[in-house]
Amino acid sequence: MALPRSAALSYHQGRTRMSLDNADLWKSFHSIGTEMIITKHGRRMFPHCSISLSGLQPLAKYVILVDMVPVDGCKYKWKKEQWEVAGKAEPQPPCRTYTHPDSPAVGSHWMKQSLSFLKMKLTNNTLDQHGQIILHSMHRYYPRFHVVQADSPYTVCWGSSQTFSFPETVFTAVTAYQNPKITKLKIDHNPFAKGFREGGTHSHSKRCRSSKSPPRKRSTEDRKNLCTSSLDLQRMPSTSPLVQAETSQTSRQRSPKETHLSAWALEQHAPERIHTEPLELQEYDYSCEEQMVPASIAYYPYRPVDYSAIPFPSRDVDQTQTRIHPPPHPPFTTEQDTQQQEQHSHSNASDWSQYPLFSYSCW
DNA sequence: TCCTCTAACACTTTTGAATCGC
DNA sequence: AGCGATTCAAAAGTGTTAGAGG
Repeated sequence: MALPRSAALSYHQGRTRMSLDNADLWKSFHSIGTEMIITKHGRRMFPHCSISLSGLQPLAKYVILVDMVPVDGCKYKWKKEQWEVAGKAEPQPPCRTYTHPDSPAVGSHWMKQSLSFLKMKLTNNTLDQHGQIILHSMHRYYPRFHVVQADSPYTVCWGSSQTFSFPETVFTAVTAYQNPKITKLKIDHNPFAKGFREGGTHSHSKRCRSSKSPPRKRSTEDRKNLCTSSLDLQRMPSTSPLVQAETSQTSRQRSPKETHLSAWALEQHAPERIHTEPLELQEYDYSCEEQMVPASIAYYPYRPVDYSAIPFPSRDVDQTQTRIHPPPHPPFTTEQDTQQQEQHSHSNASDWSQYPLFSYSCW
């Protein structure tokens, strides 16, 4: 199968750099144990993802995407003011990506200002029709950013993509905040929460909780359709029989024994590092192979981690449940290493083309 | 009984249409 | 007429918490 022309040309572009703009805020939350509210109708993240890019080709077009990756194969519960493992993770919901609203745009556009993913929403509704990112409550995830050279979201050249993630962005998806420290931190930093800080303490005394009361507001859907280009990866057909074959092969290469090393644990060793991922190491329990995001061919050896330094989950938990596995991505190492890893993170077009790009964004 | 999820609440911020002035 | 600035109402978003449900 002939590679897309742009794929071949862009294979050697390995200079892309990505940084997390609000890293300090993320670290503040991360030090406590970040929690993200997920709701049936979708909830924005706070802190939200904001990144800066450099090293792109100024005139080449790129699509920037985000997806959410499970940190491990565990479900958690909040008990006695700390997180504990509560068993095996639920089967992964349909994998969705969020495309930055400016996509596609030329490299110079992406590099001139930071990119905000403020409007990305998280939901626990597996039947969601709005293309929001579907997560399981009480599971841990981290956002993963993809920089893909493409003229449009529908002509993506996966071969020229790079993937980034940040250890401090690991969070636990919850339907209600568990850790009061997180609540306090969010109220301090999130302007929308001011109403509760100043008047919330007495608000509940006035509330009428009758289910017969009319809805306070019209739904978002009634007003306008913010989200466009919204489809599940799950629904998309593979691009060719060859691609399907490659998909099967890719799935076989992943050992079911492999699970993720907590990104939290990784941070204990190199918390400041940006990195690209050897996606091949990752093993998600997706029910459909086509849902998986592209994997690269790079391999990074397991690196020991001081597990005792991990604040999460509770150390009271049965160690057989909290066993740490080889990392899903390379350890956060030096800048030179990162450069090298970026080179390796390029996969060939056939690796990527099996994953049609359908995402959602709020234009 | 415990745990998780949902929905209503009060308030602030954001958005976009309407209006005004140059 | 066209454009930019301003105003204002409605929508969107926030965390809290009682109650429902498993």
